[in-house]
Amino acid sequence: MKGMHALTVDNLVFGCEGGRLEILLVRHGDGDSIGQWGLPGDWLLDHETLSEAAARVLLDKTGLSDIYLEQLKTFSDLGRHPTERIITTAFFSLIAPDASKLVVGTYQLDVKWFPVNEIPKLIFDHQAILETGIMHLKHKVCHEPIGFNLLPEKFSLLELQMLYEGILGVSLDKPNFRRKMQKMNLLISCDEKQSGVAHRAAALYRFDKERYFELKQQGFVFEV
Amino acid sequence: MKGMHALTVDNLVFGCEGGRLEILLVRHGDGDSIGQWGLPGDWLLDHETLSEAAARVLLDKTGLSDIYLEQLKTFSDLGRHPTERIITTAFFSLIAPDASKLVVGTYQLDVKWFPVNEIPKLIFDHQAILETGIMHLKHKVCHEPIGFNLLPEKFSLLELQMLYEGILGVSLDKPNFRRKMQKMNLLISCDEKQSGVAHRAAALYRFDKERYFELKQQGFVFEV
DNA sequence: TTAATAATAGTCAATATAACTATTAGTCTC
DNA sequence: GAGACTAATAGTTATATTGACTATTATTAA
Repeated sequence: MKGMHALTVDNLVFGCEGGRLEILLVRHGDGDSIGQWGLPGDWLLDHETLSEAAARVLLDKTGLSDIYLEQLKTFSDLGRHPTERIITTAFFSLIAPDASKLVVGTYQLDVKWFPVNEIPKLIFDHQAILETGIMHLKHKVCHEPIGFNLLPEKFSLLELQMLYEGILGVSLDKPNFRRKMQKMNLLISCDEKQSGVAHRAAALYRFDKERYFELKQQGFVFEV
Repeated sequence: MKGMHALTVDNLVFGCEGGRLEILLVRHGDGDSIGQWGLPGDWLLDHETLSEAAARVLLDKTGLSDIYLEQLKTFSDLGRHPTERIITTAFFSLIAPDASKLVVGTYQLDVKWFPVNEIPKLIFDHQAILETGIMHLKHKVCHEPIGFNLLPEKFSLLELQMLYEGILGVSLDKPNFRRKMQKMNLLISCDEKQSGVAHRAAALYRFDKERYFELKQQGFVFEV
């Protein structure tokens, strides 16, 4: 039949540790690429959509479930795979440290977080896919409050600021940043303070998702 | 072999006429969908990337060439095609009225522009693809100066404003809009006026692409 | 000559931003 | 317990931007 092609999905799962952006990688335990690191991915099956495949593959390879996966882009360069013509659709997600209970899947040697600037050599064109993902993240993080997905449920304003500084590679003015965030009315105070820190404890906040959707409907746009 | 799927590409080509957003559709001249309207699309071939396929298909079906096509999304719902499991990657582009010399392709009955709110019934899930495209356009047009792609080489500030009003479905204040646009330094005056209008002729401008890339590198972001 | 249409110029208060300084509340060290 | 240290939090100012306007000008059609 006409137009038949080999299709896979690959997942970019971003996390954050101490203000550093991280990406989840797996080490292959079989096939030609045994021992090498790459994005968690696999074949698309006949009976599933790309989104379903991405979720299934992520669970199988890393143990993560119930994660919002957004389709990023489909990669189809002729040379992207060394021996075959394989097309892959990349998915994109941001998760909080809370949610990251990893399980090494069958046929996998390892699953690990890597800071995005300390990445091992990756299989195929996964480096290029990762770079596309980081670009997309940088762009998106300015216009939508997705940064909150990378933070734990409760966070301080400085943690939020450091996250933005880390992703965007800029430094921001502390008083101005807090004022801006607080004026948006998207933060709920937890009436709780940090503990175990060697300085004055910061107030903790939660992100108010409902309020965001409300405001968004009224035409509000989140900015930086 | 594992993971084999039927793959196509479909193109969303947006244009603009008198402030109204339009989309380019073709009427199929063969196959099951003969006589019906749909997006210009076809099979992905073995030796080409998705982008290459999109450009080839667009030329074959509509006669348009040298058009920047951006990948939008890959659609893989199981029921999107009535009889087979076909996955399609949609591409997205904006063209100026200047460039629109249409040629009806072989196997095609017709090629025509339709205002986006007067669309005939479309084959498969092309209506959903179009809606995704329009959403994407609305979002993108606010953050990047892509609106200029829909205008002729030389345009007046009111034409630009009406384009934005049409796409976004809002009305904007004329003096404020012109001031904003002019302050960005992205418009080159053509030192030329409209002709044949039944009122005071407006100054004509061109979009300064080089300047935009310059400013962008310095961290400038285009807004509304 | 006048009405109509749209271009263009200008005003002004309210708000937002950037670049700061100052003060406060806690730990850690000696 | 005093002082150093770290970061939280509060406040200040000049400047730029925005939104909602009014006013004036150029052109053509009736």
